[in-house]
Amino acid sequence: MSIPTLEEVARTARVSRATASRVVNGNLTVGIEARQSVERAVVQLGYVPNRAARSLVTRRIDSIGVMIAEPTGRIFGDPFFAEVLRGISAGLAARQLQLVLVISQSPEEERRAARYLAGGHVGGVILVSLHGADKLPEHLLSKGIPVVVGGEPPRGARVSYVDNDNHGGACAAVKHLIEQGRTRIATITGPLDMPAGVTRRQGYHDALRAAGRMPDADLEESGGFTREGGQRAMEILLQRCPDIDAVFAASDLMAAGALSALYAAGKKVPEDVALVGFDDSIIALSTQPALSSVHQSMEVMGRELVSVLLQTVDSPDHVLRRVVLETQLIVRQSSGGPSTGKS
Amino acid sequence: MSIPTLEEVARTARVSRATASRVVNGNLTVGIEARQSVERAVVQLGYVPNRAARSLVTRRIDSIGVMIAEPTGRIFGDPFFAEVLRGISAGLAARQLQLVLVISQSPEEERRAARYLAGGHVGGVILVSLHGADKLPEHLLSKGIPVVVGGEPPRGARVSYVDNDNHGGACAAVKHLIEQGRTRIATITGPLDMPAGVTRRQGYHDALRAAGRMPDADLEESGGFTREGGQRAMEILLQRCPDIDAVFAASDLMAAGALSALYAAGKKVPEDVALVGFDDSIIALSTQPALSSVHQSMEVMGRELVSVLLQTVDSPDHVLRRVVLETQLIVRQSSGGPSTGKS
DNA sequence: CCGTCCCGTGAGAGCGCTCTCAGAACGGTC
DNA sequence: GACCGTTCTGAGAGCGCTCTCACGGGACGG
Repeated sequence: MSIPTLEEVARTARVSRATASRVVNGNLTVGIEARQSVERAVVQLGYVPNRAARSLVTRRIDSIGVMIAEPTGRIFGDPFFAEVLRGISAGLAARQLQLVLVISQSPEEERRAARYLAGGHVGGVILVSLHGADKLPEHLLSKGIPVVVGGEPPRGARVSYVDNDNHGGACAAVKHLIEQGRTRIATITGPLDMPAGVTRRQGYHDALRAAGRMPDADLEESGGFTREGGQRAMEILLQRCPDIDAVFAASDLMAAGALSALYAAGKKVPEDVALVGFDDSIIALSTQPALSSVHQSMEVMGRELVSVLLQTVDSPDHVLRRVVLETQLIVRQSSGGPSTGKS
Repeated sequence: MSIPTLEEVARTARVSRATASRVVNGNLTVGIEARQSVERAVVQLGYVPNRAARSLVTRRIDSIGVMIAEPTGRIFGDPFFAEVLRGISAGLAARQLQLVLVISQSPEEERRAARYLAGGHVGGVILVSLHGADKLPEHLLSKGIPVVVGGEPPRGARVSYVDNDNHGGACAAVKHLIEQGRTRIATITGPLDMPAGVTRRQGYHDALRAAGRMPDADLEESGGFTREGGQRAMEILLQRCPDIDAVFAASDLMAAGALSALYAAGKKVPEDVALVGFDDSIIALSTQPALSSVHQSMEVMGRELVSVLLQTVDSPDHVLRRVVLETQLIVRQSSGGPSTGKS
């Protein structure tokens, strides 16, 4: 009355273990009679294949590692991750793969995680939220483990990735502010050691230039992708240029912080200052007024990550794959959109 | 030049496979000389034990399933999960266990996930966010798989769990509102088919009674734990009792929704209406004014879940374990606390 | 009617590891 | 010197599965 094995299934079905195995694995070269007999036995005994035994002999690993590195412990609050995770989960589930989640909250843990992932315990790795010059992807790749990165990897890293169109999204946001007639458009950037931070800032620049304006360093301040950072950055910007009439924040979290600072400074949003965020996370709807934001479907990114990773697994050629996902500007009250709700 | 096996380590170290295995597993009965020789070989070859082979023979499974059921697809946005997950991850990592994440977004997926978890592929299961009369825990338990639930399980379910002190937190929130001199205190409840919803409501009742007031059904409305629901509930409450001067919302998300409704109705927070939320999630800081809220450390809950699960794994006696985690009321502007920031 | 081919099946090896059991080596005791 | 206990080590079985290979038998062509 313990866990049934293939052997027992075979015995019950009066066939050999090999035939039972064929049926279980959907091999077509089995006679109809034997097949049905095995199928009956499987149901009767409640047989479930032992994955350890299977992967021992096939040398295939049916689990994918998902690593989220957040050395500072602050980023995870971002609903961002939850959504990516959901997309990844859906993508893997559809292919009967297991999702092994690894969260590293310190360099120490990151090292341990890296050792684990490199140890061949997973069939592939999805890396979310790389920062700086992280060389983990190269390391894994050199061990022959397929890797795909969510978000743009550090410059020069030869690794497949899926990213949102940060540049396009930022452009759209700034273009929108310009079209609203705003003339002093500031930006609160993300950390400039993160590609997403750099690229969104670049989009801000390019949109300004496209409109025949020159970027002004005084109108830029980093908010480190945190709420507090956003608030501080807004205070600094306001002090430096009290006549700012629009702000593009590179994340909703920072925009929320900026909103507090604007409020404290007695500025009305959107009347005095128009504000646009990025991510269109739940936060965008929690603020008052609701935040205009650049929407990106993190769930789609998750699915895409899985799809790209599995392509890499299947074709061991060292092709680099890049996927850029569209973003979409959602205009709400904070930049002059209509009020929501039944007000 | 493929992946090194124990066999090769043994050969390199000029010992038997058995001895090599003993060293790798920290068995003490190995001579100093043999031990060092093996250790050198391990480093030299970069040997990593094959987990499939190991768990095949030990019949032990070093991975723990974490299931998040959110059939409606809406709850996951709650930063809540991210934090629990982080705590679970930390707890498991400390014990060298793998975290296999399963997210089910539909009844269909939930069934599949249940089959997987019941299939003996994981050494134990942590269930987060049970709803209604979910009988998954019983099902798993009957298959001999240890289970622990995050949050209070449905009444009558015989399963170990870790929960926040929802009752105490709600009491504290309402007591605080009473102490602020508020007299018409309404509540926006969670879904009443979720224990957390019921218990928080009960805390609201009990705190009122403790102050010698009678609960009034007109002052209660369900917000379904969503933002929109909170907004709608607030509108209904306001219509029913325009003289409400305080609201206890059973989640921050609903509180944020309520805030919009209050704002739309021209009510000032906290002057006209004091508002307290629950969860103290990132949302509590994103609103204007910042939300008073009942703080609960979801990360601690995650760690505690792991700890309780492993106790259950180690002692197969069918002891039910319950852990209730303290909550703490954080007073901010929305209920009359001091303004934040350097304003 | 015999050889050939092919389809369905079974026997058996072996994946990498742990663990039991027995044996070797050594020192001490009577 | 025979015996015992102790400590360390090695041989080997076997975990549950997949997969190769060989074989039996029916179909078919010559």
